[in-house]
Amino acid sequence: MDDDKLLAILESSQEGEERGLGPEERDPAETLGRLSDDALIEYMTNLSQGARKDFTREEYFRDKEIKQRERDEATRAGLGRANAPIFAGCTIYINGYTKPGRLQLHEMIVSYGGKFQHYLLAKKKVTHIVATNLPLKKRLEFRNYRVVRPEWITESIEQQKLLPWQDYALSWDQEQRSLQLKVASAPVSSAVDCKDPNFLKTFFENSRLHHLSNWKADLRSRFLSEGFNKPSPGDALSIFHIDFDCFFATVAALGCESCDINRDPIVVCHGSKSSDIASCNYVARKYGIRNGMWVSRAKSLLPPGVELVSLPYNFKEIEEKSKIFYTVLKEYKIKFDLILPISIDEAVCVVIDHHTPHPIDRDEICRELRSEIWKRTGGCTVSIGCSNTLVLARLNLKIAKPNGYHILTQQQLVENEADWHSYLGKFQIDDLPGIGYSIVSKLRSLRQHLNNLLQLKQYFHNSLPLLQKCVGKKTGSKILMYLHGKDDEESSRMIFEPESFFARKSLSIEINWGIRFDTVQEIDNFIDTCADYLVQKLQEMNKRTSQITLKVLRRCADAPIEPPKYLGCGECDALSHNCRLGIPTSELGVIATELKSTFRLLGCPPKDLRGVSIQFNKLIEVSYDQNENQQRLKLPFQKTLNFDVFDNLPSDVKNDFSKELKRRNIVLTSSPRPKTSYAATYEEKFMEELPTQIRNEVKNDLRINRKITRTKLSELREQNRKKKESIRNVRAHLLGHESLFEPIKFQKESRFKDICRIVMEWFDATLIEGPHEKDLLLFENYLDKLSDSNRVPLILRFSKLISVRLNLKSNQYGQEAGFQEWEQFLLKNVIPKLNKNKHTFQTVRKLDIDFDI
DNA sequence: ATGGTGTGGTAG
DNA sequence: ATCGCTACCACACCAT
Repeated sequence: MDDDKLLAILESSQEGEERGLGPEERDPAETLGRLSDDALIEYMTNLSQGARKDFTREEYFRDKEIKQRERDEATRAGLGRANAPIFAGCTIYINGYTKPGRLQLHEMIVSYGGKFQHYLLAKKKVTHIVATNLPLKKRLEFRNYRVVRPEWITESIEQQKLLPWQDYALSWDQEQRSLQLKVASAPVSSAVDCKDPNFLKTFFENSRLHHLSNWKADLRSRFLSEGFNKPSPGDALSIFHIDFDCFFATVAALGCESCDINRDPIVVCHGSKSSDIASCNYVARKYGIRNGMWVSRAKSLLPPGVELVSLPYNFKEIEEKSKIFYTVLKEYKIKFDLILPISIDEAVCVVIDHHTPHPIDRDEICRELRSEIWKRTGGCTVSIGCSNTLVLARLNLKIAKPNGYHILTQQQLVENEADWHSYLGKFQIDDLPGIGYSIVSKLRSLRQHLNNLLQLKQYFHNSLPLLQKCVGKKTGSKILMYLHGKDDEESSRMIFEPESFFARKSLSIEINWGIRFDTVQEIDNFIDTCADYLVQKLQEMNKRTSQITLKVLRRCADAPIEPPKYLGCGECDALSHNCRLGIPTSELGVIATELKSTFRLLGCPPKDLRGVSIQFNKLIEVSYDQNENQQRLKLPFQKTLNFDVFDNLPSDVKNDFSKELKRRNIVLTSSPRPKTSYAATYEEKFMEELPTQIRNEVKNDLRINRKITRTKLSELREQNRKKKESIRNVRAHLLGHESLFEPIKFQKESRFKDICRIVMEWFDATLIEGPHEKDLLLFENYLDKLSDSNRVPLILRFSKLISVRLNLKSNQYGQEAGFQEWEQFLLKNVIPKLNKNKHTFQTVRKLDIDFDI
């Protein structure tokens, strides 16, 4: 079949289906009305140009696909955040006649967060195919896909969650069906493939550590939203540290009729070999099994004849039990002044002693709480450590475990030195909160046989400096405080300043399992997914971030490609890089773009990537005021506008803007500007034209350069040149001949670095006379090629190079015709190209009307 | 001194 | 098979 025929068939089949739909779906005005401004303009441009004959079939479809995606984005944006992203991560193709029809399904998919594929061009991307019946040929063609009935879409929406597609698998005769299931299950079972769009979701659903962190964050934010009595330093306190005994294991055992938690060694884990043990009961601990140990190791510790009982996680039930736990604490007859959430299964409750005639009975509290929780949770035991300081409550908890309680106050212990010593003798050094293997090994390096707290105390006597030299300033003084049963400043904060202690200061995710990529593009996709996840959370919290960090784990040079742990990260180097955004944002486009370019900066070969972590560091609350401010650029000189900017507007919109300026009382400054204020005005004008996310980078460059012009010019300029040279070398490495892109040439050069050099030389040579028109055309042509092949970041590099260069020369050449020509070229010809690709630079749209400086 | 960056440690 | 997260602090080092 030739291309034209195929086209004709596809077009007519689509029309045929549209004809079957309600009249409102066919109304062209209706369609136009739903478009964003940009989509509309593109649409019209398309119309006026007509179908270009020289397009290949692929280009034609890809073009259509991209335009449709834009419209989908616009549709979704128009809906606001009303719908749950049920189909997030799904790319869905609809085959043939369906009911409801293609357009309705399309809208459903898009408005509930899915992607819609119009043509089966990029087959790999499609996650599901919707169809009601398939001809034999198609069945064969789709046999490796998840083919579902349209009800999968409609019923998923009804129930507001993604239903398992298997329940809606398109059934044909039994034989075919079993074949289909067999083959189709292959790509599906590989949900544990980081290239699968659902990888993140599946991973998180099954990750105990993810749940632990998430639960903790939820509990903390709930704590802050509820009331509490804050004690003052000096108040007499009763602190109860309450903790479930091997929580996961207990919950799992309760759901397993055939096993006995007091008889069998029970562990909770996923697998049978290199799987981590999340929790083990006390029978298992008797054999030396510990939390975090691998199952294979645990098995090897058991004597012959004793079988390890591996139980699966039951996250749902764990949440339920925890809910009961916190409810019991909240409803207890003696109202706690503070119920501080430590984790899903652990809380610190505080009673402020008000010297009332009836002092509280700590024993009674412990007994009652333990029995109440045991009853209400259907058989979970908690242990309680009680004291008047946090550290002693924790140490007492350690004594109390399992299934008991222990009460002992600092006063009781300090009175008798011998008691205190025997108490300390019970504990290992890492029983102290905040002391782990690393600090223990530091302490050991000073004295080989340092085992328990008593030895620790005796070894260091009162020698704070020695301790501090060994483990650090703060840690040293902390340990010494603990050895006297006192809390250090940091842990006290939890009690005395709970609102700041529990407030969230950052937001992050990290995935260090299952990461195996081949290409940067795959990693880009993954970063997009991660960024999307984080941004969603950020927006739910009504916050913005102004600083983000990307951390990657990279396989150590000598580490094996596949580590002992299945899909584990193995031995890795951690690399991290943070970048400031200048303006706090919660926009996915800005953040994802920044992250992707940061990844390139870290220079990790795609195949060696073993872990990804993204952090939002500086969080600010979105208030109404800030909301207003974010739309504008905060500059000291407001309310004036350079005449040239206005003058360069298309004539037909000048009138509208003129009215708007008058209404807003913005004055046009005369042109040309006085030389002294030139640089500042130039910056202002330039900044105003930039996409939000690169403003700050440029601002930074400008700041650096302003400093240069102020101080010893030649010397610093030389330094700057060297710095830039090295940066350019890095970029050449990333973007040059080793680039994953096909080379695009300019002046016979394809290495980005070389092209930059040529452009810079050309720039310098034409600052006075101005560049030749033909040269500019050639250069623009090159930029267009970059733009067409989705290499917008390279254009960004050029804009920055030119803008930095312009600013550097502004004092000396600011009034020259060449300088001004370059300036115009940058503003009118280069920067607009940055705006062309709306997928990478989603924020640009706003800027087009961001006139209110 | 102060402040920022990248790295490392700890907990649950 | 297997689901090695994530918030936060402390520190070393650097520039200013």
